Amino acid sequence: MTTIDKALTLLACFTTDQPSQKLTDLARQSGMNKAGVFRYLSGLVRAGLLEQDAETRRYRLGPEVIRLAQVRDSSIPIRNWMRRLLSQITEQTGETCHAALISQERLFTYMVNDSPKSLQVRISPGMQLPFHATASGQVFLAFAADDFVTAQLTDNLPAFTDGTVTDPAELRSRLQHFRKKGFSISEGGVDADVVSVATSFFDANALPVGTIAIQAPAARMTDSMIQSFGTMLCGIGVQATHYYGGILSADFPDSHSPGVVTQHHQTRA
Amino acid sequence: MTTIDKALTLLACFTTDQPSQKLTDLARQSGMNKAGVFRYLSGLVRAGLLEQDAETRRYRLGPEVIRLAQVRDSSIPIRNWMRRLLSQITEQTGETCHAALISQERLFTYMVNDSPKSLQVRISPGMQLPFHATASGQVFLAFAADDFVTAQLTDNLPAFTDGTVTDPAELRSRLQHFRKKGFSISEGGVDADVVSVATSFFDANALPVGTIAIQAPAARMTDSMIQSFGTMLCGIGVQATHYYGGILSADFPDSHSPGVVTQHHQTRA
DNA sequence: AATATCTGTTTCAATATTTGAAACTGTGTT
DNA sequence: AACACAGTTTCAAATATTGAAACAGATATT
Repeated sequence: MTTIDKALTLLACFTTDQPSQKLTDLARQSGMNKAGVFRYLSGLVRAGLLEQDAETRRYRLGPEVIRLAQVRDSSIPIRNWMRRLLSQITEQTGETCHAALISQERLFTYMVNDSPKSLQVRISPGMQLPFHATASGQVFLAFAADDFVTAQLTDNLPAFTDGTVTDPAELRSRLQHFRKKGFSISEGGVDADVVSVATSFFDANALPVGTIAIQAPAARMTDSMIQSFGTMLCGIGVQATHYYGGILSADFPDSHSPGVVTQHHQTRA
Repeated sequence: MTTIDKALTLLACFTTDQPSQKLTDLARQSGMNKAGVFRYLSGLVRAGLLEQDAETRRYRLGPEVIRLAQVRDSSIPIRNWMRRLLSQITEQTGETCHAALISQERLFTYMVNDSPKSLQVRISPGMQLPFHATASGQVFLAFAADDFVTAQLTDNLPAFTDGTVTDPAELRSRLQHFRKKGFSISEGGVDADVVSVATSFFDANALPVGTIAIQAPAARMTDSMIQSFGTMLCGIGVQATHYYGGILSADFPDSHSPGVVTQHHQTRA
C-alpha cells in the first residue's frame, strides 16, 4: 500500500452521514498513526480536496471536489439524460425516484426526483445504499460479478427493520429471481412501510454501473403497480445503458420484446 | 513537496478544456518522471478519483469525485440557495447569469442559469475564469488579499479579444474602482460583444469565496441597465454572503443603504 | 482555581518507500 | 520489416515516510 493509497483512503471516510471528521476519529477509523493521518490530511487540504474548519479544527470536503465533479460531468454528461429519465418516471408514476452510481464498491444516490405528493420518502444525494437491504443494491448485485456478490453477502449483515433480509442464502435466491425479471423489489428493507423497485444499467463490459429506482409508501402500492413499475423501469434501464454507451447484461430483458424474458446466454462472469 | 502533493497536483490538470489526458502529456505538463506519474495515476485510479479508458488508455475523472461532491453539497448546501438567487436574477433581468467559486487559486463556474432568450452566452459549469479578463475574476481580485492580486496580475496576461485589458497597472486602477462600487463591469474581455457584470460574496474572514455574474450580448445592454444590474447584484451578493455564513468585506456597499457607498473600515488585509 | 484530559501539531532517528533511467511490451505507422 | 510512440515494469540508489513521544492549546473535571 503506497502513501497515496493511505492518504486517499481517508477520503472514503467522508459520507453524508459523517460529512466532517476529527483527526483523532479518522486515525482510529483508518487504523493509522495519528501523526501520519495528520500529514495525509494536510496534503489533501493543500490540494483543496479537504478543508479544515478554522475554529472546530474538523476536516470536511473542500471546493476542489466540486470543481472536479463539474469537470467530470462536462465530459461524461450523465446528468443531462438522467434528469430527463427521472422526470419521465415521476411524471408517469407520481412517485419519488432516484438514480444511484457505483464507486469504490459502494453504491450511492446520484440524483433524486421528489414526488409532488406530500407523503415523500426521504432520500438525499450522496447517501450510501446498503446492497442487501435496498432494491437498488439488490438489483445491482443481481447483475454484478460473482466475486463481488460473495464479498458483499457476509454473515453479519445489519438489519434496519424487522423486514430486512440478512440471510445470505435467502438473498442469493432473491438475486437470481431479480436477474430473471430485470428488476428488484424491496419491501421495508431500510424503512418499514416503504416499497422500492429498481433496475440496473450497464457499462461496455455489460457490468452494472448504476441503478434507477422508484420508492413509494407501501400504503398506496399494489402488487400490479409494482409489476408495472418494474417493467417500466426495465425500459428506462435499457435507455440509460444506451446513453451511457454500455451494453446490456446477457439476461437483461430487452425492452423491444416487453413481457418476454429473453435469455440468450446463460453464462455470466 | 510530499508524494501526496505530487500525486494530487495531477488532478489540477483535469479541466473542462482537457477533461481527459494521456500519461505522457501529464508527465510533460507536470514536469515529473513518466514512471512516477504512472504510479501516481494508478493510486488515483485505485481511489476512484480517476478512471482509465480501457481502449484509449487515457485518464479521466472517476465516479468518486461525484460522490465526494454530493457529500460536500449535503454538508455545505450552497447549491440550494444559489439556485434560488440565480433564478431570481434571471427572472428580474431576463439574462443569463452564473455563480463561480474559488478553489486552489482558480475561479471556476459553479452554476449557470440560462437566459430564456434565444441569443445566449455560452458558458458551462466547471470552466475556469481568467481573473484579468472576466467581470467575475475582476470583482474577485477587487476584494482579494493584495498578495493574491499581485500574483495574478503578471506582465504576460493573455488577450482573448482586442478589448482584453492586459496591462497590470490599468487593471489595478479598475479593481480599485470596482471595490468602491461593489461590482465589476467587463465589456468584451473574453468574447467580443458580451458585457458582463459581477459581484462577490465573502467568507467568515471577509475574503471573497465566489462571485455572481450576469452576462448579456452587448447589443441589448445600455449603461443604465448595467448600473442597475450592478446594484441588484450587490444586494444578491449580500444575501449570498449571509447564507454562506460569511461577513462582508469592509468597503462592500451594504444593501440596507442602497445607493450609499458605506466605508466604515478603510484598512484591509 | 487547579488539575486532568481531551484535542491537533511537531520532532527526530530508524526504516521502508519513492525515485528515475533504462528496458520492455504492445500498438500503430512509415 | 523497421520504426516510432505510448504505457508499463524493473531495480539499486536516494530520499521521504514512519510512529512513539513530547508539546501546546483548548475544554472539561475535581
